Amino acid sequence: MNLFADIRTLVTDCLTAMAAEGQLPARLDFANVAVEPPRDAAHGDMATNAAMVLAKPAGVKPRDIANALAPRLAADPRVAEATVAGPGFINLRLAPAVWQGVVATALEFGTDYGRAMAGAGRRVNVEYVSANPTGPLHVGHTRGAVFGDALARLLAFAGWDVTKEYYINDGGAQVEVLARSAYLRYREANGEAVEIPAGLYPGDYLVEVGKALAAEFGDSLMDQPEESWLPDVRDFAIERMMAMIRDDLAALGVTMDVFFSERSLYGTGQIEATLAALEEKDLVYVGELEPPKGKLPEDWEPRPQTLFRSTAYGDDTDRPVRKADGSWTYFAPDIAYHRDKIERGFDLLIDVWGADHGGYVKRMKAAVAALSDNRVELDVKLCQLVKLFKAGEPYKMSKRAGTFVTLRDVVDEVGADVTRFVMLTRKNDAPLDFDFAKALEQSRDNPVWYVQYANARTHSVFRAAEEKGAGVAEESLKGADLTLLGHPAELALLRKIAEWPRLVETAAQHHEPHRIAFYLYDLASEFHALWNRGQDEPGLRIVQPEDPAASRARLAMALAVRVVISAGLGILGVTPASEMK
RNA sequence: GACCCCGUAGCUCAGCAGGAUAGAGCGGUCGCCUCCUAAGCGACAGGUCACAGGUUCGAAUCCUGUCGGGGUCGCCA
Repeated sequence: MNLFADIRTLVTDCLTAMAAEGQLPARLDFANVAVEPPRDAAHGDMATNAAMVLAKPAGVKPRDIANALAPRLAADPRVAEATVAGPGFINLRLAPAVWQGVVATALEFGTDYGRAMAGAGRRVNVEYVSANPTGPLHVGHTRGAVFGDALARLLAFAGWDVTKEYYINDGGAQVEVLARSAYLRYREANGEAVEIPAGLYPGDYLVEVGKALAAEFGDSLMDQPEESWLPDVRDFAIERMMAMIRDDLAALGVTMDVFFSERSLYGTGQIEATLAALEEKDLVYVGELEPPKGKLPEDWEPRPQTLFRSTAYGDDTDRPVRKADGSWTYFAPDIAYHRDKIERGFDLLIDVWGADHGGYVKRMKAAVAALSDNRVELDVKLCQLVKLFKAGEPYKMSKRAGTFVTLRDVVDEVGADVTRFVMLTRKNDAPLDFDFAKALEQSRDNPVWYVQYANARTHSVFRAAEEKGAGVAEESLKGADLTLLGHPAELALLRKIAEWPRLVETAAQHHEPHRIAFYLYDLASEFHALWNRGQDEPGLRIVQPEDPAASRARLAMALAVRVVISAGLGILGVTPASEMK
């Protein structure tokens, strides 16, 4: 399905034949042989570096290899022309039939066109969002949610068996703060005037939790000591918060396969067992840390503590797993959690975190490497900050939380589809400016709109054909005579469509869903460009009432565009539009 | 002080596994928009890829160092 892979196979087959005939040494390693689109389209459709990368190991001049290889490539019916250029590139021009065949492939496979097997059914766990259950998700979480979800969908499309997972940080001190905050709202619901002191969560979202507590417990918790009500209130509030978070995620189109509670690790011995396993490898010990150089924390005093020897796996310093009071640090249960993931048999772990957790990456990787004996890879994707704007002005409104803009605020303002697409118009590790006004703008510089518009046109063109008496059933287009797609502008579009399978593979390999968004914009541009040319050159229009065969071929092409845009938007989790409103 | 991310056109950013003359949108300049397929179209200009070394046939891309911006740095999660 991936034309570039097909042609690369042709290249290596020819090289193998050359070796068999003594033109090249046997046993050459072809790993570095690449077949790629040339940077400059004028050079041809594809280029291979084979002659240059093999020159040294073969002990043959690059041009000599190229001159021998090129005619062999040209002998293949798919190759129209193979020329040697520059230091030893071989530029290939493919027969139009190859590009035309891409349309047939796209129609045959539908939105499965481009689906890859690179994952080969291996199991990957993508952990994302994982916000504390202490309040509504904010904009930063939104980016992580969209990124993680799109990455999960991308990997699934690329042949991985994906589990989407949320780690609930319900084991630390924050959920006790949550409990105290909710308890105050409970007292409020029971008619008491309360003031939320600094250090507790002031957001209005807890008011309804307080009322719910009052409905559940009546006044039985009033004037009781904290020990007696805290566990119940805490559990109640966490459940409420998680229900809210699930709703918020659902509004964004994000659903998880697994919610994993940190608290569920406590009291089961799993944390202890994990540390014991590490201790057996001499990776846990009691020692004293050097104070950090430069800025010395004011209250620093040296003391012995239980440490994980993460330096054995590339970290800068060993990391504590117990606090001064003997309780676990955040790290300890998190190690146990990752061990659980390893034991569930995943081949690859991906964590999506905010950039402010960057300092945590090395120790977690060290832990996963140690626990899996380097068998399981952990890739941590950091998402940078989102800055909000409205028509260029900084935007800090919050309807619900009082102090920060929530996920729900964003989705209410522009919708889930727009939110998702815009969040993916930047690489995850680049800061993102999100402008509410621009996101809804109907113009070329709004990629969401531009891509949706292209997709809408692939629908409207069928309606237009109908009106002109040139209507066809979409299903019948598989029989269209695609050799009629020969105009350079059409071939340019077909080449773009042909890139799709390759793009899916590289985006999945790099764990970078934003590449899908950029590709879709490019594809849309190519389609719009062809469409616009039809304004001036009626002969290029898709619907040709006087020429049913040409109409059919071009409608098939439009359908192929739709197939790819739909598949791409599907990976991003965006609903394709069939018309613009 | 250390570690991580970033530094590409006036602005916002892409750049695929190291490939040939580094791309897009905006902004700028110039044209078109009586025909037609929905909210415009097209062309041009604009770059020491932060800087200096190194590896390589070849570096924006890999390595080292410097500078600049951001993030983080035991008992927060």
